[in-house]
Amino acid sequence: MSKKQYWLMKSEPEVYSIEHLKKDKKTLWSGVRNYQARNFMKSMNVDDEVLFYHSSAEPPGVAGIARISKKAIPDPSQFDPKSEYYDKKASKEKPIWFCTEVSFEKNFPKLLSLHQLKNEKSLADLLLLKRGQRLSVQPVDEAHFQYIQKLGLK
DNA sequence: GCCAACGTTGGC
DNA sequence: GCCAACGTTGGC
Repeated sequence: MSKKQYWLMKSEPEVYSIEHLKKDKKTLWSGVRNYQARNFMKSMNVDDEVLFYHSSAEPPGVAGIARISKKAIPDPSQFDPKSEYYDKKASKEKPIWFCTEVSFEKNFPKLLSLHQLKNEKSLADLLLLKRGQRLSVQPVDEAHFQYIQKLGLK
């Protein structure tokens, strides 16, 4: 049994918001086409917890909490020529891209904005606020996760 | 294997 | 819409 891990996953609410996830209850996190993000997804375990982040939003920020409900499987969209995520270098025998299943846990009563996060001294070394702002899937320290969750549920 | 050119993400 | 940051591609 591996230790529980914490993550932050970004989605553009125009495309897929936490409200969509709430309605769907769970979703396959397909379409990630960045090797670092993929590697993080491959190391996720069931019950890992996720900060659901709204990017390119007004304002951007953490919208709620989700949970990993299925370990990474080959991302079906890489095999679909009609998909915008189609990758002709991938095959069923040698898939390149992977995705986990993510389930809705809760939304924050009010979006915890990026601006608010930046104002928190104890979050100064949160990956989101430093390098890799562009990384769509990233690890979060347990302490940071708990702190952000507490802020979000206020 | 280097690195310039190019593409993408995402905050502002 | 701009542009900084950074990932990827491809010529050499």
